[in-house]
Amino acid sequence: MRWAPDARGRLERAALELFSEQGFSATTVPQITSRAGLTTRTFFRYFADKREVIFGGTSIQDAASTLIAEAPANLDSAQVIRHVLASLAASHFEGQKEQMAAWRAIINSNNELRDRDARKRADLILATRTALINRGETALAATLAAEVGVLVFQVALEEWTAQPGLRSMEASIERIFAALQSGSLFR
Amino acid sequence: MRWAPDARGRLERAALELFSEQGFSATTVPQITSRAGLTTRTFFRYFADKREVIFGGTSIQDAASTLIAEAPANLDSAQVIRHVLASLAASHFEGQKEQMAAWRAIINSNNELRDRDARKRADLILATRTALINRGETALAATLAAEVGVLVFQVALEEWTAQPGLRSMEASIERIFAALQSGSLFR
DNA sequence: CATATGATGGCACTTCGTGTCATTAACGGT
DNA sequence: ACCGTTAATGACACGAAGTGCCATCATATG
Repeated sequence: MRWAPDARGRLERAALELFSEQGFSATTVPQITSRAGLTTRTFFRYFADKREVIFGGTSIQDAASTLIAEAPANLDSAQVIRHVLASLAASHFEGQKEQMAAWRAIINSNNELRDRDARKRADLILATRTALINRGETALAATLAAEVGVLVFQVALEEWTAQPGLRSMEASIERIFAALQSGSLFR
Repeated sequence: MRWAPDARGRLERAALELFSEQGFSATTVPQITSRAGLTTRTFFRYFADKREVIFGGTSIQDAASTLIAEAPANLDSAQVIRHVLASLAASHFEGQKEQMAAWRAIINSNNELRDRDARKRADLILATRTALINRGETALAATLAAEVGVLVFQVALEEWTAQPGLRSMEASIERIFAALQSGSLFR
């Protein structure tokens, strides 16, 4: 068999390795494909650009939209957001703290990746907003709930991966939510 | 005199014109420099990359940091944020609604520009957070105040530029703040 | 065994962005 | 008015990113 299986996975793993060894910008696409046993042209068939190889893995966005759409109809937006954050933390992050920390470290070390990461956050907000509007929320309420939900998730993720002691991400989420409510910003 | 004045301004204007005529990705740097009467090499002396020509103009970030540092010491974070948002709206946006709308339209029409725009938002959050910490806030409170402040500003800017009727941006800011407080998210 | 289909390779090409050195204008001192 | 210094610009080569197009190979299906 000439074609080894899981070409996409091989590319992702090779890229991750090289990025943590020599940094993102010092790594060229030919280096990645060479390690994965493929060619440059094939890389760009799987990933739209060099940055996407870092983000292509799991689409939080789709998961969030689905969770919102399937949430019980009697919950209000705030309850839906809390429910979705807890579900996402459990399904996509729990038990992967080491990997997530390494992943965040690579992203935060390079501005091109921070660019893309920030847009992913914006896209997640937009998708969440749309899903909330589909549940009957007004545009403004949906926008604000989506913004705040993603804000909490982002801050919690950063805290959880940065601090050695923390065990579960859900605890961080609850902590951030509580700090937001008890702060002076909304009174 | 061989060197016409305001090379940077000429490049910015030429780029803006070409971007709205043919779009961002269809415009090449040689096209921009040709219209501005300069060379490609000179373009990259003024702007780190093609995207920066859109953002390089005014640094909201520096203005915000300065405003926070100079705010009266007896204000708490929430009051500082409100004060800064109102000042920024007045000094950098008021009376420029048309330009801002055109600017936002160009950015939102291209993913590379959305990338960079989203990172600028993240950088503004970081700068605001640092300025608040320098005032004596705790890390977590500063993070949340910065996140919420930039959130309000961003949503208000988008609403203000998108809706034809609205006259002052400060009114949008107050509206967003009020909606955030009266929403169910924080109770 | 033949053929259709999908995955991969090869290659030329454009654009972006940088390193390096040459050239030109402006400025200050004498 | 002359000269040397400095800062802005030009010229050119180059590597890396990303795309279009077609060839080639493996696998499934009949």
